[in-house]
Amino acid sequence: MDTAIRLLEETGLPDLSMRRLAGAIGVQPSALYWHFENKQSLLAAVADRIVGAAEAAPATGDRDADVTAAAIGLRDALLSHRDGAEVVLSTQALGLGSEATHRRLAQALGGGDAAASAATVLLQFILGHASLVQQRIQAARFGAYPQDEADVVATTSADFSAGVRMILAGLDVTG
Amino acid sequence: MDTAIRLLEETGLPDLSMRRLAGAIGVQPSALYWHFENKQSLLAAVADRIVGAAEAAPATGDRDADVTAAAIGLRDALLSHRDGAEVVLSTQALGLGSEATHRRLAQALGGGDAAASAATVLLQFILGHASLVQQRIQAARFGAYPQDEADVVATTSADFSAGVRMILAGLDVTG
DNA sequence: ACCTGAACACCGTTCAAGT
DNA sequence: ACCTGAACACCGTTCAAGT
Repeated sequence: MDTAIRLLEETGLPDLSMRRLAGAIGVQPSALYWHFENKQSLLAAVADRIVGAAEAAPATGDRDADVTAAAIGLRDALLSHRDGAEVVLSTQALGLGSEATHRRLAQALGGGDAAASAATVLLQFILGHASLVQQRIQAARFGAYPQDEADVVATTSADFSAGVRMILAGLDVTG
Repeated sequence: MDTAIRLLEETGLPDLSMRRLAGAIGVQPSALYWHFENKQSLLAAVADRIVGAAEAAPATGDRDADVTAAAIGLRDALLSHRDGAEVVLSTQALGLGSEATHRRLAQALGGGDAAASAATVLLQFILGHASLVQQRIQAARFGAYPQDEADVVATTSADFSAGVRMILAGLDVTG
């Protein structure tokens, strides 16, 4: 499991194969199938580790501040592991992995049905955003995108804050 | 190219291999590399076809109505091809494929810098949303998610409208 | 200009058999 | 309970050679 995260960091998701992981552990590929039903459930475990790093923020009572902190925490967690957003997005989409992330956002949003629905919107924006940023960083890294990594992060941070602010403002108007 | 779309429809993205596509055309796999540099650029061409199906909506002058129509048109285009959202998301992220989609959204939003930035947010939400919905539909199709396809679409349509409304409302407050 | 044939270096998953 | 060994049915990409 720690080896899986390390391998993700070193080689990226496309190269995180069952064979390679087995090799890094020093075991036969087939041995992994004793511990995980298939590759997908192994990745779900990896996804839980990644979002687990987003600490539960101390609630300040200021809703906008709490939501913004939670959103930034999640974005940072996703971006701090290579291909983290993609791993979490596909896990989330398949209904695998824990629901702690959605719960945390819904709570910061104040709880209740409207908050749960807003949390879904926010989560989808964050995952879509982070996936795009991350693949773009990857492309930049081997020269396939005409910006360096720092520029990509700088440019997109503004987009991210704008997105979070819009969703919060919209919640007040429509909710 | 049409064969690639047909294959995507029939077998899905994971099974859309260069070998399988070549077989369906009746040609050797290596022949494809005369027409496309690699699999990624082939997929970029597929992505352009998918979003190309989202017709330019007739501008009514009502900004919210135009944006909503454009957003729904894009969502429908993504969802109407199997794995369409994933194909377009990764193409977009790599800076491959055309920028017509972003342009269309920015225009519906009124043009200018603020509109371009809002279009980015909206596009990321739509792609994140559609990816999630689509993978969930796929999961439902082979019983790995406890809802049927119709329920998934119904449930998430409400989330989608809510997201678009929030972003529009937010734009008025922050822009 | 466009395609074949053959090769290179890989995949995920299954399953009998071993300890 | 946990792992090996061997197999099955695949991948993307390259490149000399053919027409």
